[in-house]
Amino acid sequence: MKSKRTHSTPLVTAICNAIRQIPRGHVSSYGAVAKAAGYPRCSRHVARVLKQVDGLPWQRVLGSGGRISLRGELGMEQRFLLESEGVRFRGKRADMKVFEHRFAVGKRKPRAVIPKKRLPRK
DNA sequence: AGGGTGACGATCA
DNA sequence: ATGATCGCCACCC
Repeated sequence: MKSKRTHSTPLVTAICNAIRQIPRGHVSSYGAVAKAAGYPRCSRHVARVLKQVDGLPWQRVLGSGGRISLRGELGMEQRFLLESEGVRFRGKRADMKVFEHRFAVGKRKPRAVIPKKRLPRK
C-alpha cells in the first residue's frame, strides 16, 4: 500500500494535491507543481514525493521543457504511459505547448515565501 | 543541531 | 544541442 515513510507535512500534502489535479492526457513539471503547491523552488521535493508516495499519477510530472528525468526502463515506461494517454512527444520532449496542465491562476496562496528574485550569475 | 541529499532548474562552457 | 556546475531547500538521519 502506501509507502509513506514521510510523515505528512504541509509540503507533502500540498504537493500531492497539486499532482492529483493533473488530468489524464496532460502533464506538468516538477517546478510547476512546486509552485502550484505554494512552494516555489522546491522542485526537488516534488521529485522526492513522487518517489516516496504511491498512488499518484507520477508519469504526468516531467522535467522542465517536457523532458523525462527518469533514466532507463523507468523513463521508457513513463513515456509509454504518457503516449498511451495521448500525450505526444517531439524528440525527447513532451509537447508542453499543447499538453501542459494549467493550475488555477491564483496558484495557491503564496505561503510565507519570499518572492526571491534571480540573482545575476557572475 | 548539522550535514548530506535529490525523478530539479537555470546558466555556463 | 549536450554536459558540467551551481543554487535551492525541506527532509531525513
